[in-house]
Amino acid sequence: MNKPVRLVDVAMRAGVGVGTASRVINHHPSVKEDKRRRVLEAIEEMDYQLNGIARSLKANRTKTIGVLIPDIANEFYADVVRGMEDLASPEGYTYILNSTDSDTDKEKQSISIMREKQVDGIMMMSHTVAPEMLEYIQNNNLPAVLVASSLRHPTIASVSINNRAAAYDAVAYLIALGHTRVAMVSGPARDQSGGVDRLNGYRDAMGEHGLPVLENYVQMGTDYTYRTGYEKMKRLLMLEHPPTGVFLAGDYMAIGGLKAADELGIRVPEHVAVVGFDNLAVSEYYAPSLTTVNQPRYQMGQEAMRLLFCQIHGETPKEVSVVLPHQLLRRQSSEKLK
Amino acid sequence: MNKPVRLVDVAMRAGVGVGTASRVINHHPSVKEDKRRRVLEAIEEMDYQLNGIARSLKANRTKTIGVLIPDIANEFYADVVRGMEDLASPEGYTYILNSTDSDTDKEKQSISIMREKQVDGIMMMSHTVAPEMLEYIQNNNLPAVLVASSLRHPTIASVSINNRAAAYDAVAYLIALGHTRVAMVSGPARDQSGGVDRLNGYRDAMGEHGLPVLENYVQMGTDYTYRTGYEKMKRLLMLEHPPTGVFLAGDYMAIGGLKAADELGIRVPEHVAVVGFDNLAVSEYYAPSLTTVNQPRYQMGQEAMRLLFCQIHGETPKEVSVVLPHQLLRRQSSEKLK
DNA sequence: GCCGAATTTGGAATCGATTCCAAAAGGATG
DNA sequence: CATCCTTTTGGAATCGATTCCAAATTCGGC
Repeated sequence: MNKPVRLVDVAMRAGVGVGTASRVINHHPSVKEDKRRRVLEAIEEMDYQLNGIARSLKANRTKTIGVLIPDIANEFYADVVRGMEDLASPEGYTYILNSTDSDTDKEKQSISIMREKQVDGIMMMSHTVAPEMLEYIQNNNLPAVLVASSLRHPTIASVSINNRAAAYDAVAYLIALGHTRVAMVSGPARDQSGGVDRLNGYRDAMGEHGLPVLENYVQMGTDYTYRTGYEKMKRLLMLEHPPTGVFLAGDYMAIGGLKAADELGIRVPEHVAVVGFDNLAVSEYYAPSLTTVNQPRYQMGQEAMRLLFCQIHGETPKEVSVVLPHQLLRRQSSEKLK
Repeated sequence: MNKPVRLVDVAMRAGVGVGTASRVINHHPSVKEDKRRRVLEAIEEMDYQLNGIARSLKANRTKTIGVLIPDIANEFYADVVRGMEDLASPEGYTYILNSTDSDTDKEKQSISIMREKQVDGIMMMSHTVAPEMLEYIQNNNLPAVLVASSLRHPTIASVSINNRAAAYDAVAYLIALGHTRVAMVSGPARDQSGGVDRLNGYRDAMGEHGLPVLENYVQMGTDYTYRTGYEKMKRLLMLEHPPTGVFLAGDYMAIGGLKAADELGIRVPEHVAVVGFDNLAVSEYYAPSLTTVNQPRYQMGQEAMRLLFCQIHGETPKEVSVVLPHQLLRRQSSEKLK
């Protein structure tokens, strides 16, 4: 195991001072051409690899972003992260990822570790952002962005869609198709990642069209999984007076719902129309394809990174909260009633 | 913007030397109880946050793993990463992730950045691992593990399943169901993540059962996406003599295939039986549910991390290559022929 | 060829935690 | 209470790149 080559070693070999060698690798203009070449040659010959840790210590920045995420194995969040990455990589930034399962304790621990590793900024995604987290971010003056959260904070930046309006659109569409018995499978009761807003959007649409929101037509899930959608949908379809249209607050749930209908021999969209939320890739390929609300998650990631960069570079961004447009995608699972 | 609290500041406040303060936070036994308490109090009072960068510089380790991955938005890889993370986090390790799209240039760049950031080890996932990468890893004596790769290297560790045997099982199963016209949609021609092995497994099974491998019954995809599966499946089903059983080398493709059959009005499994590979979560919830080969990807991630830790700690692992068991899951898409 | 200004250069000090070494304190023993 | 041994402690040196300062060099103009 041979000692790693340091910049002093390079400088010595090139016959210059460390300062000069440092200036060369940092593209500082005031280095004469011949010395520059000698240093670059030495770097080549010695296979020098800069030590980013030492650089970070002196520069007091790491070019690393900390990303808190409920679960990396969830397509929604993974796409957001990919959007962040594709913007951050060209700038030389990397990121540390942590799956927190939206658990506040894990989130606190993650943030603590990220601070210890001196990340330059933090991306927060969570179903429930604890107030202490926001306080912590504010107190420590940490560059941070809340992503896909419906939380609004006077100073902490956030990126999301208008979940309430999006849900409204989905339900209004079902109503426009002629459905009056419209049910909903929602996410957890106090979900801050848009779940509550979606439920309100459903209520808005029903109310505005003079339709009653029946007690047992609102099924609250404990999460957004296939299984939950499957179970809640079965419950709805086995009611004495089942709904003819169902809005599920997430595509994983909606697909679980389609599966449930299939098992019960209930045809979609002939017997029941189904609308999801998120527009996951599989939704287009399910049979029947799933009508759903698109969340531009890749762009959400990019927009969030843009906001974070603004904070890191000390610029004031144009706005604190960015709301991106959603889009209702009409597919087979909700075709017009005859 | 107030100056961050340093360990010297804490030591001064506690009325001890830096050495002692350092020993306290590192749980070194030889510190008298009263001084320890004074230091801990000072830490509390001053809200001291250790600077991990400085520690890493001195200790020459960062407790950070570099993870190269084709695409984080792919459920397969995301699950592997989750397995890694769940093992690494409790040990205080974090990871830097990089989506490379299996592009050798991006991979080289990523590894270079990761080295600069002084990662303690590298996880490599890629459809095509360039020989230079392996050389680089070997030359620099980098702790590294190849994950979900069929490459075998005398010294570089790897974790995977036996793709050839797994594909054999899938195809042999179709044959046992009575199918003789069995086609395959494979991955890219020189895929090293198991794709070639799966094609060979198909050939093995056909050959061993005396069945011919027809030219146009082997469709090579350029990737493993829904779209590719959809297109290749359509091509197969529109042949003059279409197959009655199709094995697709990935679940994304298989679901695209199911969609294609649905659009053509061809019923699964009545008219054509379909078997996939990977066992993605959606496969169970598709209608019909997809028969597939399970790859224990979460465990693959954990096993890989175990191997990497061995290298990092300088222990010699029991074996260089770990092959985990696969499992054929029989579901609706391949029910028995009447 | 000389002067002052502008450009280049070398090297010491710095970032913050760790660790080694020597010194100080504590404890046991006769 | 002197001696020796162990435990505890403070502080200087270290990790490797950057940056600031002062010294050295270059250059233009006359």
